[in-house]
Amino acid sequence: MGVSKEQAAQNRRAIIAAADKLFRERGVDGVGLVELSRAAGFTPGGFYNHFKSKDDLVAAVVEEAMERGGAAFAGRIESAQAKGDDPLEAAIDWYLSEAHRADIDVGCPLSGFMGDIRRLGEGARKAYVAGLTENLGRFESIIKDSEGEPGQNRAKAIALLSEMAGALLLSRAVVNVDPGLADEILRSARRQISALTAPGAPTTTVVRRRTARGH
Amino acid sequence: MGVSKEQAAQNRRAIIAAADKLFRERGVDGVGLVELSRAAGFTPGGFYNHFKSKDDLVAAVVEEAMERGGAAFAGRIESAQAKGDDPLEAAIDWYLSEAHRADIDVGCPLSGFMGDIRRLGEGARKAYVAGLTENLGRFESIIKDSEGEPGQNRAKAIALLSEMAGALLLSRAVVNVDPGLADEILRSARRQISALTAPGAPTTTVVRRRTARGH
DNA sequence: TGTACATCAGTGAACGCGCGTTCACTGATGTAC
DNA sequence: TGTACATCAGTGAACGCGCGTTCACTGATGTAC
Repeated sequence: MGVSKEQAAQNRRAIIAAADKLFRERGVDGVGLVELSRAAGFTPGGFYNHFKSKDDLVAAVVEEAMERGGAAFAGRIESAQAKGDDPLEAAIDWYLSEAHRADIDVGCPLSGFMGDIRRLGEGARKAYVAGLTENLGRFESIIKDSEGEPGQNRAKAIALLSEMAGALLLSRAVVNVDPGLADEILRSARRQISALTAPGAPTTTVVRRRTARGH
Repeated sequence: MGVSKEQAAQNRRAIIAAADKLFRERGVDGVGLVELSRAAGFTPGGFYNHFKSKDDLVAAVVEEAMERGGAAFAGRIESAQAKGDDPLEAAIDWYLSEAHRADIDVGCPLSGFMGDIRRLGEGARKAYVAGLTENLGRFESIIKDSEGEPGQNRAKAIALLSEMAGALLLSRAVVNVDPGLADEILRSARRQISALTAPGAPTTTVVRRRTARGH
């Protein structure tokens, strides 16, 4: 139709945005390019002016989602610090909230794509790992002031992210069938993490190890 | 072809077994019924003698996987107890092992379907919740002897499962692109859980809460 | 600054293909007598 | 116990459909002169 370069770049972004939302909600295999193009406001033919293939789009979607997710995370850290709040506490509260559970399409892409990424193309998988690595660094930086164990902040960031993402996915997995259980999952994860973040409190003791192996 | 009732029931089980493996590996949308029937050793036409629809098969697959997974869990508990080992410790070691990460098709169905179940049919989602509930009870029973916090074992079971499943999924998500990171994820989760299960150890302090909110 | 034309984003129909599902058929199983 | 026949699991071709991708075309953009 004749379109300026700026307009074309903007249209490309519209396709990625529509794909991000639809892919997270219904899965990459659950969304066709005709529907996707329509959702972005176009007819399907022009798709290949922007992307070499559907797989190429998938990679662009994950890359873009990781960038936006990382920027949002950085923004949340900054605004918590500006208010004098603990950024880690703020991050955990947001991550394990019912609002975040509902906002699959604009939520954290690490959890949003965690279950699917294994089966996506190489470009998407590499973008995911790059995003994970970057955000792990960001996460590590807000749990810096740990005591007792120097150099273990990265391990702590990984474990904490695993727990939060696991609880979020599990809660999303059951929310439709059993909303009460879904809420309980978020609550239980929040509780355990609070115990972790407040050492010395009675809640620290979570499991008693019997080490029966030795006798 | 004329087939005995026993043979027919066995064939039905063969279809479910083939579907379980293929669905976990490639996703429900990634496997067609022709391929699936062939994998089970049949031509595609007979499929509808056993299942009303693909969705009906998916529900049967999740149900069956939950049953087998639950039985396997119960078996692992029993054999650990027979050897005098702590069943919780044994469960955690197995769950966060590289072997379990590789065995997607015979591994824990709670993590195996965790990322997909949201988008599957109602029957599958209900079977998943039923299996989760049952295994949460089983899990709770092996962390019974906790101290200090009566009545919180269920919350602890949920949090622990969230963490293990989250770490396993994340490790599986990246293992192809960055095997070192994938191993580090399992190791970090194991480490944090060890800290949880051995209270009083210096590793208990994972994150220092600054509670800046109050001043 | 004004005209001529190459570029290329977007259109919409078409391609071959594999999907989930249906169908008429086959023939051993297993029941009725 | 032996024969007649209804049942129904499995066959393999076919159905309409939507998939990812290609194509000839359109026409405003934006460059060359």
